[in-house]
Amino acid sequence: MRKTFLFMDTILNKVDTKGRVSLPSDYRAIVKETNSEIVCYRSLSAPCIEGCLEDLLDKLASDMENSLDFFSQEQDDLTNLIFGDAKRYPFDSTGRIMLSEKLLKHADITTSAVFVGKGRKFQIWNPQNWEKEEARIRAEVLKNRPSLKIKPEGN
Amino acid sequence: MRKTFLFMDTILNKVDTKGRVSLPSDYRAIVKETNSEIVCYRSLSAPCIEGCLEDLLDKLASDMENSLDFFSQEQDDLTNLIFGDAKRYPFDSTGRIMLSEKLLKHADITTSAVFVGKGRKFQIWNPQNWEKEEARIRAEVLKNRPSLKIKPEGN
DNA sequence: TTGATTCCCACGAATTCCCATGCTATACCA
DNA sequence: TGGTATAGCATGGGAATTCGTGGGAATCAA
Repeated sequence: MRKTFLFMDTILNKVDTKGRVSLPSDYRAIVKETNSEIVCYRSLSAPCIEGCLEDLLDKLASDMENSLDFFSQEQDDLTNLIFGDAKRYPFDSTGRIMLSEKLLKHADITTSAVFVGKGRKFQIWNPQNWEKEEARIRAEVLKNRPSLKIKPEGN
Repeated sequence: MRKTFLFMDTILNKVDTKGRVSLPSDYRAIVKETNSEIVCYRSLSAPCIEGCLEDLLDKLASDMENSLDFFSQEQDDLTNLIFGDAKRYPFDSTGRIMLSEKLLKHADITTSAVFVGKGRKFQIWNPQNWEKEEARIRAEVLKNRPSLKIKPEGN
């Protein structure tokens, strides 16, 4: 059994006429092994769909009830929006999920979609939009590179 | 379980027509003993592939998750860039990983590749490019740090 | 009934698995 | 000390499996 669960990589899949998309097999493996479910919602900051394991939202909920000022009022509002929007997306025997009209519209996705890993979360983008977004991020990060810290403590 | 591990040495291996390369056996031993997985991504600063243990990225993901900047734009960008590019590269029963087209192209690798240890991380280079890079680094180090004591314990 | 969702089967391409071979380094023996 | 046996490793190629995808049938809701 694996001990770490990370959504990674960038994967382009087709969206068929019924609105079905294959969830990348790596992602499916994570869902199975954690015995959890995929939850998706409209990203608050970008024209894309965001997804994660239900476990993560559960953790977020716990954090909120355990420390009142852990999040600012603003962040508190944001989490409310997320919970109001989120929904489970189970995949069928061939590994596909069916995205809702609302999500597809928010991300402007029609015939194909890009899954972008974010560690504990992932995003689903319209391919063209992701291309632009990636270029923007690369330029941004290269500009202020010192903020990139990967802590190299093995143990 | 070993307490410490280091990716070391410089090892030249062939890349076959399917894109497969043998992961140096020392590296494999580390993966097995840490019960982790190899993760590779395009280096942000050089034309080479960079690799590390999944544990390292997992720690990064946890740090970000627990950070007060849970919703910050910068964190968001970074996770997209790092995890969107990274991918697990498990090795088969004969010890080989299969590098993606994207990685090979970024590092300009075709028929052979050099694994260069970097401690907690390692890099994979086109042999010719690594030769130049190594020369450059040596020159740089000698120029800037004349007092550097390199202990010659080859073994 | 109509429209939508879920389930199931099918196919091609890509990936992974597995076996075989040759090489190298280490151990072993004379 | 030198030469041989042995084990581990890198590599090649073919077979088997998985994956993404299309389409049809069955099920469900209104």
